[in-house]
Amino acid sequence: MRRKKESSEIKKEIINAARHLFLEEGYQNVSMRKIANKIGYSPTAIYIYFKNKEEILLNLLEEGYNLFYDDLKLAYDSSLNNSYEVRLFKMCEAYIHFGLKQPDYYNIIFTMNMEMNTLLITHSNRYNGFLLLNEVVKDLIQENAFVVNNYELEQPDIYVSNTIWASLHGLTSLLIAFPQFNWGEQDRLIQFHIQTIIQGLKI
Amino acid sequence: MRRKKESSEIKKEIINAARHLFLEEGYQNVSMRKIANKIGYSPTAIYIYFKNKEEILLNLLEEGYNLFYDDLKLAYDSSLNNSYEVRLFKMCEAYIHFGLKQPDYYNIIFTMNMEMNTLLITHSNRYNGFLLLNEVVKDLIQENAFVVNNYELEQPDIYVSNTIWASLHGLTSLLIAFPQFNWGEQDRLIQFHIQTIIQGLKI
DNA sequence: TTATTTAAGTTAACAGCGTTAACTTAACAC
DNA sequence: GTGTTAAGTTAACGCTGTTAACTTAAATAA
Repeated sequence: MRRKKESSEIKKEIINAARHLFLEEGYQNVSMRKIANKIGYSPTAIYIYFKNKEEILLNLLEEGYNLFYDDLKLAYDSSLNNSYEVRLFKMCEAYIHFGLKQPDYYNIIFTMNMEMNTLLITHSNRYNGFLLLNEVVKDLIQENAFVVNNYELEQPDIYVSNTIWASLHGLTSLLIAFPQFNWGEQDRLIQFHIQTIIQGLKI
Repeated sequence: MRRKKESSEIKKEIINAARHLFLEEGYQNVSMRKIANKIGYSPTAIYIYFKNKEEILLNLLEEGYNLFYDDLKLAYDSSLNNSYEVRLFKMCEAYIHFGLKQPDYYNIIFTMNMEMNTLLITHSNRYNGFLLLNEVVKDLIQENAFVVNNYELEQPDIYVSNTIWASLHGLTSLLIAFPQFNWGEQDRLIQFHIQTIIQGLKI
């Protein structure tokens, strides 16, 4: 029995159902049958619209990228009147808070390692939160706020933004994975952490 | 047909087979049937020695902890004649290198989040690499190398060691998960990263 | 209008999974 | 020799992702 809905509409239905289930129960614990049941189709119908289960996840991955970008862009825009350093600080805060607010999206993007993910991070140049971070880093290097010359690096901005990214990812992923751990006061730790990185780059 | 082997010996056989398979193909891609096949038993025989698949992983988790501790202890001991700061640097290096040398063990410990894992990290006080890192941090705070007083924190050592751990974990896990990414020159990045954190804590 | 093609969705099935229950068999104690 | 216990087996349950074969309804062509 063919439905009257458009193909793209059903695709959306599938993604919506999958998002709810994935974010609620985790990717591994959601079966195609569960998704199909939620939208009132047979399990195999999904394969008309998606190659396999991972391709559904890939759509959510892109969604996650956009949400991530939105949060970083907001921090970027709302600090147009501030110094580059304050802007960087606010973007770092936005990064960590995104992870804490959307832990499942965060895990999809940064801790579930799929083959295509690297490509997306590296090459997708629209709506890329990384490039936004990178811009601020370049600004800071250009005005000599970060003294990276001592290291005689060929592309210092790469090392700076990678070290920032790594530090942010470290704290974010650990706060998500081990919430029970003795982190001290979480907000203070986040402030301390970001302050430490930026200070370390300044000298 | 009962075997003449001791119960503990078969347990070891299972763990050995599981380790090889897990580290080669990843936990999710190894089935009980594969493990059983490798040691020449029926799949259900494993359940005599282990409650379930996760309990086998838990044994490897402990193995991983010990290997991790060994590497950090070695860095600690081999820097007895150096300053605390150099010691911290070498231990940070040892941390990251452990992750790169044993990515699967590293993932079992720090990125596969199991419920029991947090408990292990926090409470097991023997052979705990964290406590070793924490000691050096305390030494550095005590000799005022780290100026943490500005922050008016109740337990500054917790914030310092957590920020160090988070930064190290961030770089390590990202290098493992996205080897294709444009990291620059990996060894230089590692040096730069550690230097940045330590410098950031000093001021 | 009728016939044919095409797309959408179904059912049945495959091969695999972790795990349990029921059964067999070998080793040991009395 | 008998009874007991532990070690290991086979069969099976209820899942999983995915494929192949089939149905059915809509769109198109004659």
